[in-house]
Amino acid sequence: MPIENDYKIVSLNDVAKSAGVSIATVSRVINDSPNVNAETRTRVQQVIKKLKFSPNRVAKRLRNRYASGNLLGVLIPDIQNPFYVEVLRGIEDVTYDNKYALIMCNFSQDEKKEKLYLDILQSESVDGLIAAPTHEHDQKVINLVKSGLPIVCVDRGLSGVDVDVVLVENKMGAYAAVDHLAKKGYSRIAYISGLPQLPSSQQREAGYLEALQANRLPVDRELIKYGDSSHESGVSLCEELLNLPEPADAVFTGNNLITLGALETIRRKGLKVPENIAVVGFDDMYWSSSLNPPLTAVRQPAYEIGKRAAELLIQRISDPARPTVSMILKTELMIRSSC
Amino acid sequence: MPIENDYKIVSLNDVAKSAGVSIATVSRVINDSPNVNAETRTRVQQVIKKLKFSPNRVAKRLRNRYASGNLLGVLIPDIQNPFYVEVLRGIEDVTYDNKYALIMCNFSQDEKKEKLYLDILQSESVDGLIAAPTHEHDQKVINLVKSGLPIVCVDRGLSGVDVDVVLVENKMGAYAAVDHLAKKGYSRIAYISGLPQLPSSQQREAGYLEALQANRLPVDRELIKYGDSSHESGVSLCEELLNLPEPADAVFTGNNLITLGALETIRRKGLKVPENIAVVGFDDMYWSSSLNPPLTAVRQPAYEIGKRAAELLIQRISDPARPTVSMILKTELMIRSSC
DNA sequence: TATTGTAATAAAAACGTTTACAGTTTTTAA
DNA sequence: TTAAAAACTGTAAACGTTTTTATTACAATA
Repeated sequence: MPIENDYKIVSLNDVAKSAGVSIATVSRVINDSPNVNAETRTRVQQVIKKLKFSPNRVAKRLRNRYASGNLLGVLIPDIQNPFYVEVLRGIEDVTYDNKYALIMCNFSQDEKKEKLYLDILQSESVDGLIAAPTHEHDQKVINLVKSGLPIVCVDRGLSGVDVDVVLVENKMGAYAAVDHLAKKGYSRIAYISGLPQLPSSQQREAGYLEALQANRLPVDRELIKYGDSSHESGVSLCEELLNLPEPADAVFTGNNLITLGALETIRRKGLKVPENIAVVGFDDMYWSSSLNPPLTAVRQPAYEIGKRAAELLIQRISDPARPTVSMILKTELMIRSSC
Repeated sequence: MPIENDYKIVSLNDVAKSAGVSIATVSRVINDSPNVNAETRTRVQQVIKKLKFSPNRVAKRLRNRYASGNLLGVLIPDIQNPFYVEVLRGIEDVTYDNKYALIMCNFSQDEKKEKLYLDILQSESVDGLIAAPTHEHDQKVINLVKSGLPIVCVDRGLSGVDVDVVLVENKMGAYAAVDHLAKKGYSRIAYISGLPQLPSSQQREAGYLEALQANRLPVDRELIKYGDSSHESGVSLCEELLNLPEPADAVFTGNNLITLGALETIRRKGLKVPENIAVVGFDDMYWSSSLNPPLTAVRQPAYEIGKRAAELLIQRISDPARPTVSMILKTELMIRSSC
C-alpha cells in the first residue's frame, strides 16, 4: 500500500544540521529575513546549494494558511473551447511572472464536477481563485467569496455578492453582429444560444433582439434555439433551423463551438455560406480566416481577459480590502466572408 | 501582509471535540478504518455532516508523503495545440473517475518554464506525473523518474531510462500521408517539421523520407523546413516554400498548428488548395472538415492517448513494481479535400 | 561595576493530518 | 471464574515549514 520512494527529500532540518545552525536560521535565510549574520547567511546558502534544498510547498502552505502559498486555482467551464484556452494563457503568463503556481480545473460544464473541484481547491488552501461560475447564483462560489477567499470571476458575474469580475460587452457585441447581418439584407436571422442560464447567453440574446428591433425586423421565436454551448448543440440546432418550413437565411451563433457545429451541418447539407445562409459567430479564433468561408465573428479579447483577471486577483491577495471592480472589455466585429 | 480570512476552517480537532472523541477516532471514521464502534461511527459522521468538515488535503499530503495524496500533475508542452487539449481531456476523465485532483502546467515549449513547473510539482508532493518532455534527454524528467516518482510520458519517450510511455506510430502515420500525396501525382512534396529535437518530429521526417523513396521521388533538402512547432512557424515556413524558385506542389505539415499557419499563408497568397498546392496535416481536429478546404489529415487518437496514460499512471502508483510498458497507438489517415 | 540594549541565534509551538503504540473495555474460550 | 484475545479508543509523534518567544553574547551606558 505505501508507495516506496527511495528518494530522500532534503528538508530544513538537513540543511540546519549540515550548516550547524538551527532550522529557524535556515528559514530566515531562505526568506531573506534581516537579522542574520552575513557570514552565517553565506554559509547556509552554500549548504542549501550543495544539498539542492528547496522548501516544501506543502509544509509551507500548511503552516501559513493565511499567508501566501504561491498557489492559485482556476476553474474552467470547458477546456475544449478555444476561448477559455486563450483566457488560460493570459492567466498563466501573469501568474508565471509573479511566481505563482496554478491548479487548473476543467469542469466541462458539469455542476457536480465544479463542486468537487471547488472543494478540492479550497482544501488545497489556494491563495485565490479565478472562476467562471455555472450561473449567476452559483451558491458554491458565492459561499467561497463570502468566506473571504480572494476570487475573480471571468466571463460571468455573480449576483448579490461583491466580487471582482472581468467580462466583455456581450450585448453590444451581439448587437454589432446582428446589425451587420441585417444591414446586409438578411431578414430571417436566427440565434443559437449557449446555456440559457448563463448571463453571457442572456446578454447576447438581448443584443440580438435589440438589433432586430432597430432594423425593424420581426422577432420569430422559432429562430431562437437554446443549447448547452457545445459543438454538438451547434450541429443539431443548426439542423433544426435549416429544416424549418421557412428556414433561416442567416444565423448568429452564441459561441465558438456552436459556430463550428453549425458550419459542419451547413457543409454536410451541401449549402454555401453566405449564399444560402450567412453566419456570424461570437468568439474569434486565430484560425478563423482559414475556415470555409473565412468567418465573420465577434472577437473577444480572450487573452486580455485572462491577463486582467490574474492581475486583479494578485492585487486582491496583497490587498484584500481594496474595493471590487468590474472590468468590461470591448469586443470587435471581425468582418470576413461568411456574411 | 498576512491575508485575513475570517472563515474558520473546521478541522479534525473541532469534530473530535464536538463528538466527544479523540481525533484519532475521527480520522478512522473518515478513512473507513475497521475497528470503530458502529455507534461512535454514526455519531461522528453526524457531527462531520453538521460541521461540514472535509479533511485538509495539504495536511494529509504533508503527513503521508509516501501514501496517496490523490494528486497528480500534468506537464503540457503547449495548451494552444488542440491535440494536447484532447489529451488533457482524456487524462482528466480518468483522474476524475478515480478521485484524483490534477495540477495542470503548461510550459509553452519553454524549457525554463518546464523546469520551474517540475520543481513545483515535486515540491507539491504529487503522487505521479504525466509529462511530454521537451526532448529524449530531458535531464530534469529523467532525474524525476530515477527518484522513483511514478511518471508516464506521452507523445515523446525518454532515452536511457525505463518509463511508461504512450505514443502513436508517427513514422507510419507520416508515411501514409506522404504516400497518399505521391500516389495522387504530386512530386515536389515538402515537409514542415516541428521542433527537430522532438522524437515525434524525427519519426515523422523518417516516414516522409521513406514514402518519397518508396515512390521513387527525389529528396530535395530545400523542401524540408524546420520550425518550432508553432502556428507562426507554419505561416513563415510555408511562405518560404512557396517562394522557392521551383515551389512545392504539396506540403505535409508536422502538426496541428503548423497546418493552420500554412493554410493561412496559402490563403493570403490567393492560392487554392489543392489545385495550386495540396496539403496533408499531421493531427486531426474535430472541425477539420469545416476548414477551407476540408482538411486531409493524419488523425492521432488524442483523447485515447490521455486516457491510456492516466490509466497507466494510476496502475503504477498502486503497483510501483510492475514492469514498464510502451503503448503504441495507431494513426488513421482522414481523407478529405485538401489533397 | 552593574545595568541595559541590541544583534544573533536557538527552542518550541503551531498548522491538520495519520498511525504506531498503549491502554481500556468487552468478548471468547477453557 | 478467569485468562487470553479481540475490539475499541486515546496519546503522542511525525511530516516540513514559519514565527513567537526565549536565550546568549557582547557592547554601550550610567
